[in-house]
Amino acid sequence: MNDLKYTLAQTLLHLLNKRLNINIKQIDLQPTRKDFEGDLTFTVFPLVKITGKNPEILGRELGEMLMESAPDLVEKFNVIKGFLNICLKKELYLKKLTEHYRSGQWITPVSDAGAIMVEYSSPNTNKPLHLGHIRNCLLGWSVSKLYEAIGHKVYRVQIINDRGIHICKSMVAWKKFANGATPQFKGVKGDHFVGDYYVLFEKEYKRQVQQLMARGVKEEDAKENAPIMLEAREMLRLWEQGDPDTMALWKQMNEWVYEGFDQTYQKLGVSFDKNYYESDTYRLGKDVILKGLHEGIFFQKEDGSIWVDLTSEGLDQKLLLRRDGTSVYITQDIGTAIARFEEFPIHKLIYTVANEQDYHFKVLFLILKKLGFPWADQLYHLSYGMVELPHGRMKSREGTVVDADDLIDEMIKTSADLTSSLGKAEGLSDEEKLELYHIIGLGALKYFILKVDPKKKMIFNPEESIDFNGHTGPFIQYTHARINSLLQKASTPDLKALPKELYAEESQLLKTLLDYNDTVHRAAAEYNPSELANYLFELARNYNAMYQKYSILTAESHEKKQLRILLSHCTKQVLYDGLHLLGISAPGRM
RNA sequence: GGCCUCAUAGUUCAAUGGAUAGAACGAAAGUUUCCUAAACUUUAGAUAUAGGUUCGAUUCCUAUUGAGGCCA
Repeated sequence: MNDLKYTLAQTLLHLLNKRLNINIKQIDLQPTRKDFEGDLTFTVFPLVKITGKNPEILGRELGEMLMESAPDLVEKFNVIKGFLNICLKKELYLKKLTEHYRSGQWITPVSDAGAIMVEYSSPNTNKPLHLGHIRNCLLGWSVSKLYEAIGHKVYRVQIINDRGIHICKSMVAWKKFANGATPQFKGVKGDHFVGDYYVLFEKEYKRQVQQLMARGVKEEDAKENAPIMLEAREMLRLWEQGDPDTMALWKQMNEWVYEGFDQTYQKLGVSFDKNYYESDTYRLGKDVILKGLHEGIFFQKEDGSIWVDLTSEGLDQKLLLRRDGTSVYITQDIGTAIARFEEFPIHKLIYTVANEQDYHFKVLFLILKKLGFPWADQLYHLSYGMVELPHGRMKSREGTVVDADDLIDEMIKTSADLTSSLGKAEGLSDEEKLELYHIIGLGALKYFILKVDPKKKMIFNPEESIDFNGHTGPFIQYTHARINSLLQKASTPDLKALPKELYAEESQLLKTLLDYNDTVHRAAAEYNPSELANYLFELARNYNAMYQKYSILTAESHEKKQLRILLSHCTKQVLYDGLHLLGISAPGRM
């Protein structure tokens, strides 16, 4: 559609310019609504004011002019109210489609494709991953794939928050309560193992606080001085001093966590080119702040703390270095960003982080811009809405956090039950069965998450299982699988024997296929995989409509058969390719 | 308190300022001697409220109500 639409827009612009003396820069062409005849629609209302002409008459004039000056492109037209509906020559569509089919190339790469870094996941090491991380990972992964698809080199990274009071809490609890237990010994996944001690810490902490309060200590003081909290603080102090025993324990616990994370990432099908660790990066940024202070970009308060003033940008003043010279969060983020651009040949950096940090990234980007880094305009916060439960946010204190591993396992189990009860796995080896269940279960989960606009919050109801019918991943996977098995019974299409006339369902499918390139580019440009997800559903539906209504292998004519086989091949290619850009596999049968 | 999001069928999601607001699930009814029924076809059902801008508003602006978030 891309090229044809562009050509038509150019022709129309030229006509308006030369024949009607109207100078506008952009032509607004939209796909014609299904209820009307046509492929593309030009809305003439905006021109009515300029020309003073009746919209219907103007539309007809333009239509006539198009027919006259671009007879190879335009088949016919009609005007309804102020809408000029244009039918393009079907041969052109078919020609485009055959080109794609022959080359297997569906996406035109961008000409100025530089390298990009995408950061996603970025967990803390005191707890296992949850549903929020799943959304984060799937978005980061899919956006990475989208950029690769249009020709960019992409570096995938995560920054792991492996230091601080939270991990010290797990360490203290392990020391006190574990008796030297290990994940292997207990048969628990490493990240869950460490997470369990974090929960134990919180439980004991709460108990101690209540005990103190019962003895008449004020709540504030009790929280401050509960013995186990003091131990955690002491642990953090020892860590910062590099105490050998503390470091050893810290390393050991993080190792356990990473083993667990790796398993989850693998099940989810995401990976990273590089891991950053806050224990390495938390000192970064200080020197840049001091340099900025020197250059008058920042200012120092009387107590010695360093700040940036963003009030002229409509934001606040923001602390950068405390008076004792220690960093705050944003300091290390500044340093890390600089380090990344030095280390990698990237021209763009995308942070996949939930929208609760919108303000943080606004400030971060502004500061880097003030510091004069030329790439500061190429920083993007892929801000996504949080996953909520029907009654609100997931809360660890209330135990409502949806665990990533549990959810994945549940999806696979549901997939297995459903697949075997439908008899779809008959004749497969046990290994093949497991793989198929995994692909379908994760297809359902991933599509469920990616079909939603990232900017919007989404609701997940643990009481209702994620669907496998309707607007779902398995629906698209199924359409692909069915085409695959059909094509095994078909010969390669004879591209010289395509029909001149298309039925509505064939034509609709054809047009949708030609929208693939645009869709992928738009999804990448807008950092929005849901554009692609919804497109693929539409494509699968269009295919099923044709499949249902017309026979393919026993079509009414040789020409129709070739056309439908060609359409089937193309649909299969696009579904397979598009699903992979969402991180979803497409099985050959199901 | 200051700032930032969001509000669409019973539910979960769509709709570059354009035509009669699309889907899916759920509900009701149908399609199998025929390429995989995880499919297809019908029916019922929605733009929070009040203004404004516009030839035209779910979309832009203002206020109200409600939900969420961030900053102390």
